[in-house]
Amino acid sequence: LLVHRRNIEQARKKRKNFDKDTTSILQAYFDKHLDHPYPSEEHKQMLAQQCGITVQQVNNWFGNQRIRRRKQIEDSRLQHEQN
Amino acid sequence: AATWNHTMMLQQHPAPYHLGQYPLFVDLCRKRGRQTYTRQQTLELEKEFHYNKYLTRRRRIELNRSLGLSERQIKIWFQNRRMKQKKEVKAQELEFKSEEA
DNA sequence: CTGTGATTTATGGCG
DNA sequence: TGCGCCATAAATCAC
Repeated sequence: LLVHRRNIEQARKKRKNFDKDTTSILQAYFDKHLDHPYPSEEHKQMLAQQCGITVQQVNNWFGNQRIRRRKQIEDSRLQHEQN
Repeated sequence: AATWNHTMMLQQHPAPYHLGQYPLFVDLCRKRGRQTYTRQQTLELEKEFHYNKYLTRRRRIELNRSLGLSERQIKIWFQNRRMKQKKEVKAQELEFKSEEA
């Protein structure tokens, strides 16, 4: 797509997964706040600094994580379903 | 205490709604799908955005007729596009900061 | 292929 | 009274 061309031409960076430490920090925060995994702006900045990533990347990670965990729970629930 | 996932399962509502409590069962419609726009549609919208970042009602109607998108979709596209531009600017600023090293 | 970080459509609240 | 901003959802992209 167009987006791709743009990325290749402008950024030239491959998409990389976060390292283990970064993921650990983010997951620890997420699990600690399972009741409400929506970090405040201050906490987002703190996490970004700790992880060595941008605030936008923190946003992406939490957004993906919320949806994907939710799906995980739904799926495991559907598997358990018997009528 | 209801966990986030319990809340999700029971109320279908994870609630980004800052400011306290969210009503039950509000978010059921958030199961919506998402249309992916064609290359041509995106191209035209992008072209129009380059011309001006904000739409007049007249322009919106014209785009509505030329692309097969509703006025609402076009309005939302421009809102999202402005947000995207804002993010890009922010990212550029961060790059300048890291150049000081 | 799957997994995962990023991007694209779409909502609702609030100013 | 509607419009834009904003955070976010959910789907989709792309490596």
